[in-house]
Amino acid sequence: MTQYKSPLLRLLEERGYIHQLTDGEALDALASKQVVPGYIGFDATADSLHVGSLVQIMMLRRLQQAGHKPIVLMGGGTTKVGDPSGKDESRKMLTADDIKANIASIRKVFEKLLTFGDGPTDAIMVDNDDWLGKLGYVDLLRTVGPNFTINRMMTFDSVKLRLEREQPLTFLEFNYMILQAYDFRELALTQGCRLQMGGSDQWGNIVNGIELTRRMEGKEVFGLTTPLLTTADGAKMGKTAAGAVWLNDDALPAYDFWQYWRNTDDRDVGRFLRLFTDMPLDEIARLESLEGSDINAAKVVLANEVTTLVRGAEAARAAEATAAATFAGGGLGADLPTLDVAESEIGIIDALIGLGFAASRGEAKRLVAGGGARVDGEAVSDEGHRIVLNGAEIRVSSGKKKHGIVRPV
RNA sequence: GGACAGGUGGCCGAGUGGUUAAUGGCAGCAGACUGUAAAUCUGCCCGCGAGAGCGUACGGUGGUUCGAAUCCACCCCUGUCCA
Repeated sequence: MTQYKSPLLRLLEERGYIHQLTDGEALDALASKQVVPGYIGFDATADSLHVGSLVQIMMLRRLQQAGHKPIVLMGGGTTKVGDPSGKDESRKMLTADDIKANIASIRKVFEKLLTFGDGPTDAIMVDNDDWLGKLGYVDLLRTVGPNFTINRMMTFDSVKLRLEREQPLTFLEFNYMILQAYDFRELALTQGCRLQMGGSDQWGNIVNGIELTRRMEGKEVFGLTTPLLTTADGAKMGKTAAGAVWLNDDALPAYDFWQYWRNTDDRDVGRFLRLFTDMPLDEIARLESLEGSDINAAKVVLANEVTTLVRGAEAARAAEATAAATFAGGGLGADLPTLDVAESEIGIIDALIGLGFAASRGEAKRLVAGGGARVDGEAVSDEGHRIVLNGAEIRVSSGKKKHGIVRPV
C-alpha cells in the first residue's frame, strides 16, 4: 500500500477512513506543506444527525487533529431538492423554517467534536442555501449547465440505480448533483477549500465537484470517501428497532446511546474503536485482541469513549454506572427510564406502556404472554398482574436488556 | 394522446368473489442457549377488548353482490412501448 507522508493521510489511513481517494500523492504533498481546508456536506432533513453520520463527523475531527481546517457544509439549499442517492423514493419537502431549525439543532453536536472559531484551523459551518438560494435558475443553467453532459450524468450510480430498478427519478432530484458540484466550486473560491470528503455513496457527486471546479476555475481539488459502514451482520449503522440512534441529547437518552455501543458485535469492536474514538492504536489493538467474554471490557471502553465524545463525560459515567448496577448488580441505575405512579399500585400492562416498552396494550400483553415481562427480575405471566408499590422503587423489565423503574410519587 | 403492465400490512412479495386480518421471506420483539455478542431453534408480530367479539385495512371514489383485496365504472399515481 501507499506510504503517505502527511500526518493527515497517515492518520486517516491507519484508522480506516479511506475508501477511495482522487490523486492521493498530490493530496499527500499538499497536506504536508499547507493547511488544507476540507468539507463534508450534511443533510438538514432532521433535527439531529444519527450514528450513520458519525464517521463523517469524526473524519472532520481527524482533519482538525492533523492541523487542517474542517468546514461543515449544511445542505440547507440542497435539502430543498433532495439527494436521490440510495433513496428509492422522493422525500417530502421541508419548509425553510424547518430547515433552519434543523441546522441550529445539528450544530450542537459539531460543537462538541470540533473547535469552531476564526483561527486558520478552526472549524466553520456554512449553509449552501446562502449561495444556492441567490442563484436564479437561468443563472444556474448558464454557469453550471455547460459543464455537465447528460450522457455523463446518466452514468452515475445514483442515477443508474434508479433507472435499473425502474424507480422514478424526478428532474428535481436529477439536479441535485449539479448543485452539490456547485458547492465545492463555491467553497474552493470563498474558503480556499481543497478537499471534499464523504461516504462512498457520494463519490460520484464529489468527482463532479472536482471536475466542475477544475473546468470553471482551473483549480485542483481533491476527493476522499469512507467505506460504507455496515455492522458485521450486514445492517446499516445507526438503525435499531426503536429507530435511528440519534446523536443529539434530546433525541435519544444518553443511556440508550451508551447501550447501542455496548451491544456492538464482537467483530466490529476494533474497527469502531479506531473510527469513533481518539484512543491510541496500540491500546485499541490490545482491546481488539481480547477473546471470549473478555471482549466485553472492550465494548465498555468503546461505549464510554464514544458517549464521552458525543454526549460528554458526565453522561458517559452515568450511563456506565447505570449499566453496571442494572446488569451486574441486578439493582437499579439512575439513568433508566422511570415511570412515576401516584396510586399505590399499577397494572403490569400500564407499566410496560408507561415505560415505553410497548406501543399498545396489545403489544404489552403479547410481551407478557411471551414471558418477556419481568418485575424485579421475576417473569410475570399474568397480564392482570398488579405491581404493588410499598413506597419503594420497583424494577420492570422487557426481556433481559431493557429495564425501567416504577417509582411511587 | 394511445397500447400494455402495475399500485397489497415497516420492506419485499403471494393471493383474482366467501372458510382471508390476508401464504411466504426480510426487518422487529420475546423465550431457550450465551458473554448485555454472533449463530441456531421456538413463539409473537393492525388497534380495542378479560373474553366471545368489535373496529379498521389491500391507491381513491362510487357501484354490482347475501358477501369484494379479488368483478364493474370513473379518477389518481408508477413503469414499459408507440405517437
